[in-house]
Amino acid sequence: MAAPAVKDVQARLDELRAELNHHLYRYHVLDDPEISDAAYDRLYDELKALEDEYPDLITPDSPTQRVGAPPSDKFEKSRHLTPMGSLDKVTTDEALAKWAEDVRKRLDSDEPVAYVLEPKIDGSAINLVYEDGVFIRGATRGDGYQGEDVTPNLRTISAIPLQMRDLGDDLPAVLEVRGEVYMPLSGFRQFNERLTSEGKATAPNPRNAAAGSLRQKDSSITAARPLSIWIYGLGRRDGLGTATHWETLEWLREHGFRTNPFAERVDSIEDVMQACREWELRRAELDYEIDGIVIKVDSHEQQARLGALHERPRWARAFKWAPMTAQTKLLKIAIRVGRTGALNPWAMLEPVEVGGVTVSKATLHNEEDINRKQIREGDLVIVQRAGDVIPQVVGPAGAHRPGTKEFRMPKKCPLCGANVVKPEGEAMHRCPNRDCPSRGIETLNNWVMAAADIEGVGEQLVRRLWDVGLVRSVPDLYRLTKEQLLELDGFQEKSASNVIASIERSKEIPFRRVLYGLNIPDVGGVTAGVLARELGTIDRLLGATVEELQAIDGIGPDRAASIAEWFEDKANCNLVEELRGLGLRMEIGEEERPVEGPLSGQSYVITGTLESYTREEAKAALEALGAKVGDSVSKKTTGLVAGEGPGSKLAKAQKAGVPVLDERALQKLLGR
DNA sequence: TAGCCTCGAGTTCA
DNA sequence: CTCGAGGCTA
Repeated sequence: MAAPAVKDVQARLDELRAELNHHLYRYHVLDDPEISDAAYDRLYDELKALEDEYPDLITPDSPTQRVGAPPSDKFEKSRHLTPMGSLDKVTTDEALAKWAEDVRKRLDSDEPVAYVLEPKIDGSAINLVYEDGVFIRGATRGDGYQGEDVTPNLRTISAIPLQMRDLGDDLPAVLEVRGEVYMPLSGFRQFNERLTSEGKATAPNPRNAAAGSLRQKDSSITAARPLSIWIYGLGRRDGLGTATHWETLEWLREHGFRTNPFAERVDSIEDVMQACREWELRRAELDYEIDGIVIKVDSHEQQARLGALHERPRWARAFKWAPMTAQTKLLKIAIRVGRTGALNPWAMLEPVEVGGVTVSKATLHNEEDINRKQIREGDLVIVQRAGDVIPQVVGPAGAHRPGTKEFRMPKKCPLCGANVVKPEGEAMHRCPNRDCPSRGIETLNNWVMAAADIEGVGEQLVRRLWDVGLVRSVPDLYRLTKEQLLELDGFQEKSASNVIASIERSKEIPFRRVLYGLNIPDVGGVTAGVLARELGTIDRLLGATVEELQAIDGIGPDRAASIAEWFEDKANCNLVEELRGLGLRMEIGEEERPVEGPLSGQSYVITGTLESYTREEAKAALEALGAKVGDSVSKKTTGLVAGEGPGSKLAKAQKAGVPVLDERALQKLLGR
């Protein structure tokens, strides 16, 4: 068989390249692929095979030429053709209004002003240079005037076109295209899982992961990272005649660039504010992190009249939310011993603003977790408050400070000096001493804060009463007198009476609360409720065998053994008798029996803030109709009641296909 | 035995 | 809220 004419080969190569570029465009830019990944791969493989056979016909903008540049020792500096300015930021509606006012004054007329809003991607800003439609080089933002030339790495990102789409119009001879390279959250999680399984330190956040990936010396490493890009504008634009930013975005999209689909154009600053509020909600659902919204005056002509101040355009602003991550110094890792004897390490931090609140401490879970995250005393660390409220220490911000060393749990309990144990296969270290003061104090804390929920008595007072020796157990609390309180600093007649009265009132708490407050290992609020319902009285519990206990729904061998063992202990039985003598309830009351109602067998979860109920009221109302109200969403959940500012549960419910009820639907459900 | 689901435990700030 | 682990079920 005769070899095909070179002319035919060239034609097929052109065809394949055009087709592959078309499919990349459908996939990345339009988010609407026409063919399967496998079909794409077949085309790609054909092109690769043909190019292998005719290496002379390989062009640098061929889809196969994304990886292959030899690793380089260092990055060359690359000067941007036009500077990459930075944006002034605003954080409030008032500041937005002030800016709009300034824009209006400078334009010196009543002409309408339109704004374009785009998400501000938290990634790595880059500048791409195209000559006659071909990608020539790309660089990081650097100082705004020159950055590092990372062209080989950028070429590996398939969302960056090596060749602009040719629509038959005249492409500018030189074009600077600007965008933000980022790592999608899904890819970031996988990336970190891989690092963890390889025993390497994880990346603290997607932005660092993206920036680090771009600065790899070996572009084949970058190629393996899940990077993408959103394009948001132009630098040098040689005669490109779009009149507005909005048109420019459209032009970019048509010519093969991935512009963000959520960009929007509005006609007033009030609409801008409204959109910013909406974005705050949408933000959580995106597969990439954004740290704000970029707002630009749409008209190029108006932009030109407004000009810039110190490379910062007067026609654009970055609306930023309070940052959800911050860096601060980890002063010390302190240990707190819990009511079960578990040693809990927590971080004492130099106070820092995160997400609008000042954070000074954060839990660190356990020794293994601390060292896996490479967290060390004395280091600068990254603190985050992501979707949730509770701050976490994510990891070190850069390299360790000299002199820092790996964290080791103390060998002895910091409170009682007993030797600390760590059972095989368990994550937590424990103080085995049952008489360790930590257990007493924390049991009391749990009683006043959770089990009995005594108003006016908190951790501080418990600590004081413990320290002066007045209260060393729950029964002691009920023997406390007003006279004793009055002897303490800061207690007046009135406050002392209030405290005593509310302690007295707490004797009325239901049986299951008493059970919960006894601090039986593996028995929390729910299991205590189950025990109360199934057995009814403390005496039946005292006499129950492991077999009887295990027969109860929700109680398996571990919990049954734990309960039986607890009631075998003489000291525990004495505690029960003492409490009984003091008048606490030792049997189930009428109100604790399960309710039968129209919602029996259904389960609901509540998230966010409701307008006409507190969470507690909504819970009580649902339970009064026989429904169960839990706090985690699963496939079995009947419905999620979502108020304002829903948390991560909303996403989970949507993923699990659980119906979401708004407040109106809840009202209807409750028949109100 | 795996894979859900649910529970327990410890947790932050204003 | 999140993690880890106990309990239940397919």
